[in-house]
Amino acid sequence: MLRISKLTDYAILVMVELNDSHGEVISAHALAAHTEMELPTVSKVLKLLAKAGLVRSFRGINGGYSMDRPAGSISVAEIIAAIEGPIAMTECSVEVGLCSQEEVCNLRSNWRRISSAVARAMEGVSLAEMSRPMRRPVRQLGPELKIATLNS
Amino acid sequence: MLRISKLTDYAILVMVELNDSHGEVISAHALAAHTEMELPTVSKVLKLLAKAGLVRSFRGINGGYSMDRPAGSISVAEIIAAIEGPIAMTECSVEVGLCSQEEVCNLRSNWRRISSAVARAMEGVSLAEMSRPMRRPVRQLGPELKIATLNS
DNA sequence: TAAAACAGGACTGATATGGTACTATATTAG
DNA sequence: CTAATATAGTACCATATCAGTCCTGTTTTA
Repeated sequence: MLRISKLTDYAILVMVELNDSHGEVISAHALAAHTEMELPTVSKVLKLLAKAGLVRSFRGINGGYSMDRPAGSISVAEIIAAIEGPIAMTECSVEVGLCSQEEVCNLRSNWRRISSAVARAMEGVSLAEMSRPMRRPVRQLGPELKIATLNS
Repeated sequence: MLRISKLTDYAILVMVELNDSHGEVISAHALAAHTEMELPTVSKVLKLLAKAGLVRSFRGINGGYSMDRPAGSISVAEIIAAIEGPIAMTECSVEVGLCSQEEVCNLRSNWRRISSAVARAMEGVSLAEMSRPMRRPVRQLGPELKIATLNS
């Protein structure tokens, strides 16, 4: 199904929630309550997000997390990458030497292209856009989406 | 990492191999030999591809598989879908009622959009393009790739 | 100094995946 | 007509990955 992991899904939820209170510091505890998820799970996600620099963490009493970048400048791709690592469809798209078939298989460059096309698709959607529900009926993606032809 | 499954990767390899002998019927055994993969694995993949209508199967002595559509008309997206099912990033992108958080979460429509953008990215690459190695150095995907803005 | 909150890592159970095997059915050569 | 060959369908198991939890240590402040 080519899906993101649940943890990544949670991460988006948490970021959306965090974004609702602009710049405020919120504890993992409070975030867990708001999102109706378990504290340990929320904590795990927040640690990963903090490590990736998507949220700022504050220790001690009254500590917690806050966003220090505007939601419009954070893409869905970044959040996914923070939790799952680089967006790549195959091992060989990440770096050379990971796949044993590399000598025989000449698909590597093609996969890299597809991966980066997919990454681009998700870089085009910001957290700000995820934050508000879509009010109007979904309009089909139009011909704006094109992929450069391979081998060109 | 947002990756496709190994089985899907195999499927592409097998399709590329099958495409090399235009229209000829090749047994799973022969395909396994050419791709240096195990017969049971190749068989499994071929069965899925046959069920999806991407290859034609022939039983009995001299049986095997053949492509009956030109490689240019088969997209990577189709092959992925044949093995993994619909291309969707989250449960809720597939259909209503799969996710317990559906009432609380208003991300569904956004996820559907992202999923279809990703799908489109892969629909744009044909098996024919995957079949030949890229000879010239990879040119970066240019600004041809755009995504319609959400909420628009 | 004690309480609150994050950091980091380890551990476990569940789930999904990859890979294999077995039985049934179809086809055709002889 | 029969035997050989090849796919169809299904079931199975081992393993890897993931989700979720917990524990210990560190930082901060009331």
